[in-house]
Amino acid sequence: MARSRSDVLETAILGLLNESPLHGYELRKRLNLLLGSFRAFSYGSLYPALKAMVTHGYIVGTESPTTPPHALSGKRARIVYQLTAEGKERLQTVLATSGPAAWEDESFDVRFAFFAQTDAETRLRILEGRRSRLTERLESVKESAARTRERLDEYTLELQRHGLEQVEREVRWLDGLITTERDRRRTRPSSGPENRHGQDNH
Amino acid sequence: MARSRSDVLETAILGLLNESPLHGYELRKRLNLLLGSFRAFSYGSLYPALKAMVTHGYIVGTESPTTPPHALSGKRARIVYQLTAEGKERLQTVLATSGPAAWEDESFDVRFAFFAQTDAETRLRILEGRRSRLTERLESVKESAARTRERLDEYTLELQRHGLEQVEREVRWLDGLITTERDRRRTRPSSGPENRHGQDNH
DNA sequence: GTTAGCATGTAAGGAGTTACATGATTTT
DNA sequence: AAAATCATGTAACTCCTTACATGCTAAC
Repeated sequence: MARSRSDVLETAILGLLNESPLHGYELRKRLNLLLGSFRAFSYGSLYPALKAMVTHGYIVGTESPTTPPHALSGKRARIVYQLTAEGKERLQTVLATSGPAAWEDESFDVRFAFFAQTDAETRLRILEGRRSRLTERLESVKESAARTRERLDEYTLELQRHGLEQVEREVRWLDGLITTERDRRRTRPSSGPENRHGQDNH
Repeated sequence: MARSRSDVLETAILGLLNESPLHGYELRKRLNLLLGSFRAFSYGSLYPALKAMVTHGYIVGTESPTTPPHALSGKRARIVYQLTAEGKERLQTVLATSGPAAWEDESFDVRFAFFAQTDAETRLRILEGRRSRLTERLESVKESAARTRERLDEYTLELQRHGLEQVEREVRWLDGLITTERDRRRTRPSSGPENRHGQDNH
């Protein structure tokens, strides 16, 4: 029931390995592309996590004997990981959850990244949960800002204004996605998100 | 030379106490208003930090004997902290630095929040450093995106697109601030930031 | 020939949260 | 009368990074 960063890591590994088997080094690159250079994971987190997941029976590691076709060069043996049946089941369970643990700051991005593997109803619930989480935050910041506006200098105010604007923009982004998901529900039962260019840009 | 979150905490405490003496509980509220509900600090971080700063001689805590005028009610004694001469010196040193440690993700916000207490040249250097840090990140994301665009599903792409847009918007925000700072340098030698409404909104 | 990238791991340590402990006061 | 808020602290624990250890291959 924990919902910290290790869960993010586990989910990301499960999701990526479900797309294709990978070895640790490559996995880390994909991971950090997926999560953004910010909030990247180091090897010191990744390898122990893989180890733990092997113990749990979610994945198995196979020693890949060098690059197969054209090489007799002994490139260091890579350990290619892939999901077990249990791991696939686990992934389905994770992707089916839609509580606060799915839409909080730490986890929302990973969950969104695997929306293609998530069913439509869950997608919608997560997007809506995320949206109300953000508007809730907006409320509380605006409220406490109103109580302390007088004594803040202009730079602090500007920082606050900019922060609010970023969150507001995120809400509008979610609105677009929610609309798209709802539309899709009545028309095409499934496919990716419509490209929403020009809706929050410029 | 460390540049982790504890530095952020120290800087924030120094900056806030320079504005007015405060006790721990109140300090934490201001802190979390300043830094945003996200990246908030808990008491488990704050009180030990205050203790350490007392040891360093940057601050002193005075036991405030209840709310002074109208009360004989024995409200629990609050410990009001204020900067020492050493602490003020320390704050000046911190606010005068403008290396990467000032414009990385973790620290930029705190530094910006105290720009009113920072001299104009340092402000400009930090804003420019931050800007180039972000464009650098933009480059590297775009580059690796170009190398892997084919195999990403639409949701992952949308996430990436949105991430880029957020960073681009941040760069434009910095551009506005930099322009304002430069203008000010030739006209009024000092005051707060001009309000830039309408420049990145809508 | 040396730097950079590929590849896998471990150990130690830092940083911060959660939970606990305690108790008064204000609001509902 | 209960619940929330004020107020200060500590201890244990989790999580993650840094630094280390190892060695191969490709590029400059």
